[in-house]
Amino acid sequence: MDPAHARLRAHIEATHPISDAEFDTLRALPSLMRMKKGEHLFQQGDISKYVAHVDKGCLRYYTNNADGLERILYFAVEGWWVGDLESFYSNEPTANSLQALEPCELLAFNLAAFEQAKETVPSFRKFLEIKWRRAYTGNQERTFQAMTSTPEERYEQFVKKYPTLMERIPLYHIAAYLGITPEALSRIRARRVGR
Amino acid sequence: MDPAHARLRAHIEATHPISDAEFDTLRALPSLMRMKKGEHLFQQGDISKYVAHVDKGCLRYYTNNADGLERILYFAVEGWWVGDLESFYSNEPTANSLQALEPCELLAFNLAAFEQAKETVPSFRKFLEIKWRRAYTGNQERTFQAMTSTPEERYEQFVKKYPTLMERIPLYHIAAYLGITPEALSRIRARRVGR
DNA sequence: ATCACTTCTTGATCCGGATCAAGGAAACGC
DNA sequence: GCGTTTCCTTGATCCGGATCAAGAAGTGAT
Repeated sequence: MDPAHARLRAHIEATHPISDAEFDTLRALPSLMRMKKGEHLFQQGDISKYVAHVDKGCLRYYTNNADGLERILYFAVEGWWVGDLESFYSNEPTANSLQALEPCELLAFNLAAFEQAKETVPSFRKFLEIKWRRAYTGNQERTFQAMTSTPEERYEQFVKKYPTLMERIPLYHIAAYLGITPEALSRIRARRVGR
Repeated sequence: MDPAHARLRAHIEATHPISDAEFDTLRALPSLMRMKKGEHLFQQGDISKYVAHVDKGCLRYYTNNADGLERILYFAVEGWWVGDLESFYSNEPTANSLQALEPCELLAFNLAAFEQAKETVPSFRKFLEIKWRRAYTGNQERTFQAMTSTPEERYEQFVKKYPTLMERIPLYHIAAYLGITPEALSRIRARRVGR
């Protein structure tokens, strides 16, 4: 079996079991998509045509506000799902952008394939329901964290939660994720060394 | 028809059409639940046993962090859905609390009723999918807003978006929603008067 | 009407992030 | 190797929110 599909299956099974027959139906539906470093799957104003499973690489999902200020909503690495569901289903332009921070390989579903997958593979549908719920809860936690903790605490938690990302992602992107300027992050790190 | 059910139907149809027959199946499933002011539907550590449609009243959905600091994730008024989906489905204790800020009337689904509704009423299932997507997107926007805008801007946007809530909800709850102290909100409002 | 409690405001001080500016370090091109 | 660009750090100043404290205004109970 193609290793990308094998990893997709392992990823699904980590959440919800799927039979051989079901996975055989599923595997034909997404297509392998390669992205170069810096490339966008979609940008502010585009319609997000795909929902994709990240097989290799690392991406950032971000927005700019009216003043051009940029904030990163999440980083996606191996095993994450990416896409703008709202735009994907409504066919309306998205306010968000998705950019590869490294060369990436994705298993990408277009709308027809994704709907077919949900209809013909019940375990996949169930899997997605669980995933969405968790994503929703995770997002709530992030909102809460943004409101309650100091940038320093957020940095500590980020390091603890995603130690490997620290080595893959430039600090100014991490600052944009934490909601502060690169200068502020630099000072936080400097303060920390003493301890 | 009972006016609470009529409003539920109107609310669903605002998003997705539902036939008479389908709504007849649906209407029997939730039960009317009354809450007094200050009462909780669930609290941190409880399991959220219901997902409910707010027919009357106003509630707040909030969390406390380790230091006891409280932040409100959303206010729910007539037409909103409330509940902690993660806890509702996983049967795990929730980290969040849901409290009535006024006497409330809810149409509440327990897990069995909710699953039955989704299985037997396809339009309802479709309706919920759309709702969840919007809720997810709305939550992302809130996270982004929390990270990019100043408390003063957030206050302005809140007033513009929820003008009626300003009259129903004490300011210290609005401060908790905006992520600031009541003192800071008071000063923001004082600054604003001049303009 | 009075008392208690809740809610909101104001004052003073402290602290940390934003901003503007500049310099150092590392990566990458040719 | 050299030079350029990218990335990170450091400095100085400003500003606004947090905190502690006190008081005012509004609300409800008896």
